[in-house]
Amino acid sequence: MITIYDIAKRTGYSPTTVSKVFNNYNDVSVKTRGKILDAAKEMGYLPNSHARTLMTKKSWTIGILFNEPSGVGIRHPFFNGVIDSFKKTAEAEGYDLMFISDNIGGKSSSYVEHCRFRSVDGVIVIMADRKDPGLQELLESGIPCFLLDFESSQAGTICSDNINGSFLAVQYLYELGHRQIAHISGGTDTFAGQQRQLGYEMAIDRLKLKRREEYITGGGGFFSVESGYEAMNRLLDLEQPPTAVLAAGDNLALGAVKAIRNRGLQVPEHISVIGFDDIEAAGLVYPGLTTIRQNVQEMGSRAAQMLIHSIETVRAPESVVLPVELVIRDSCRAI
Amino acid sequence: MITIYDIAKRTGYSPTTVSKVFNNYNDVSVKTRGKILDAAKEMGYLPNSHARTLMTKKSWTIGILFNEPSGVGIRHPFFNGVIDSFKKTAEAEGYDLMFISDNIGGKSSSYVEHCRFRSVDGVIVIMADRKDPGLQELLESGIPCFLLDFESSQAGTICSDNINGSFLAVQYLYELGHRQIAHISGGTDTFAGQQRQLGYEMAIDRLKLKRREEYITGGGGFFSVESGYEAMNRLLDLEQPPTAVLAAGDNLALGAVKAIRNRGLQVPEHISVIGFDDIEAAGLVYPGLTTIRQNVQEMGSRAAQMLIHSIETVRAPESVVLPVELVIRDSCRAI
DNA sequence: CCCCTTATCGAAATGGGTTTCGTTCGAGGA
DNA sequence: TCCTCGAACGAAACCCATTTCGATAAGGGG
Repeated sequence: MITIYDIAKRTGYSPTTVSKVFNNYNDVSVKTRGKILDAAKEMGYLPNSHARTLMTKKSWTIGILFNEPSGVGIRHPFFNGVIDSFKKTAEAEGYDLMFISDNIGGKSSSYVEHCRFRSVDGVIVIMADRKDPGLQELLESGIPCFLLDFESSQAGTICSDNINGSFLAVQYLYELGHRQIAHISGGTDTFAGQQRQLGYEMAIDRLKLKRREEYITGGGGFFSVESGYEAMNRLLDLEQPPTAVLAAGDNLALGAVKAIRNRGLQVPEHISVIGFDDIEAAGLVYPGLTTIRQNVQEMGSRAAQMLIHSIETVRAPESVVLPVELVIRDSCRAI
Repeated sequence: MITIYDIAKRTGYSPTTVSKVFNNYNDVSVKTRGKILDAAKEMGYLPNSHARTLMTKKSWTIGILFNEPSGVGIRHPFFNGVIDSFKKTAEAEGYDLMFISDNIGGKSSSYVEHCRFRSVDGVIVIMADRKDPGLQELLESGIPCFLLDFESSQAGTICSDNINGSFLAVQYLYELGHRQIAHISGGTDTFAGQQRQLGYEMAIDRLKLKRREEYITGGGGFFSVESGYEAMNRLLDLEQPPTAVLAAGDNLALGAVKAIRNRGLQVPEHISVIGFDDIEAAGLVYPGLTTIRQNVQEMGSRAAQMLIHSIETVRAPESVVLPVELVIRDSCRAI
């Protein structure tokens, strides 16, 4: 491995001067600078990020933290879209991404320990579980954090306008003539699940529909297809099943569609279903899933910008709410 | 930040001895070891990975390399499943994962440079493009590499038995009575695309079916839904359209189904479609997609094991081919 | 011709750990 | 009692870069 010492020896200058060249110090003459740069290129010099980090305390690394227990991780089509976008923006700003796990060297550890061990400059937290004590510890650690779909006074956050999204959905169903509208919830463990449920409830109230406890079901299994399937079965077992369902996520909605079809019923002929997220599959399935679209790309790149901003300048954390959009396909029909 | 020097001062031992404790040297007495460990725990000591890497030349980091130009990256449901599984195994072995991009600090660089800069111990390459010169350079760099769906003499590889997969699919269609079987190819830029096409051709020959050039189409857009859609349209425009189609990927198959439906035709009533991969959506869509299942989980964990093995021991790179399985759902029908 | 700037450069300390190689000391053998 | 040996520990070099601060020399002003 070529070091600044090798370049120093070759050019006759000191390692100090060589280092200064790469750090754009202005007390190096143009001629010297040129010679050193030439030698560096010729010798194939690359700085050693670890040595640099050791001195500067800056690793140019951002940690990605998934909620491990959920087990969904990087596979969820919404979240990996956000990560993809986040990654592009962060890399353009000079940061690399590293996964943060709950172990170091195979031995269990806290998130904070992992972050300190790797000295990441900041952390983006995806699919946060508000009950996770390790997450709380991280938020209080002083390490710059940014949270997706979460609320916190200690870190910046970004989320879609979940309440309005649910509202748009219910209103749409209402306009189609539906009055018995159920909600398959993502569970109140997650911020998004809770907000979407809240939006649903608010919409029901505002439209002066009858509020029924049994029309809200779900929970368990991080917005999974299976829990959508099970929840829908519960709704279908009701004495008076709903004529329309708002699912808190597209995966839940797809599970619901499957359950409906399993009973020999049709979507949207017998029951209308509307989802949330607009994952790729929503446009592929038959019938196309009407849903509330989150701006995945924007969410990822804004998150990156804001996290990096809070890494590079010490400021109070900012939060953003992104607008959502109703995407009409074929899974809802007028009654 | 607590260092071994702090612990040394506190316990009265030298930094050397403290370091030895953490590295399990056997020339430290049990008593000393206990005292140092106690102090470390009490003071909240964590080793500094960068300082350690600087000395040992080992970062306990594995780079993940996606083919950037394709733009699909982490979003593809097959590949992110593999990564998820890879991640779990690698982390259990003490390695963290970091994305390798084609730039350092925002300035464009080669993959090799990025790997050296971060001194990753090895690289897992996903969705490799055989025409990518940067990849060739990486393979020749001496950095331990492991490739998914690729063939190489310079690095270990893992792939599914693509040829047999296509064969199983064509045979299944044949047994259902189909004789006009087309192939939507993933393109010959990728190893998987090429192998699957080869398997298709071999099956056609072995079953003594008529080989038609116009029945092989596709390419472009890394196994995307759109290219499946376009390819299917081309097949439907033929004078004698096929009665069954083997798509080289589920996304291609889903695009094909969409194109078929767009013409007012039905799957499987008018045309049978079989995919490849068995992504989650395959089981969600209607009709359920019959497909060739790749063992995602196994692929990820085996890849991790084999890469780590080649990092830790100097040996000739190994390669593995994983068996595939026909998953029968509802998108194919007897003619 | 002298003094003070300014431009260039380098010595040395620093960051946090690892590893080689000595040193010390007490125990056991003769 | 002397010698040997192994157990336990530490000094120092090393990994590769950054940064402060001092040194030197050339140039400008009076």
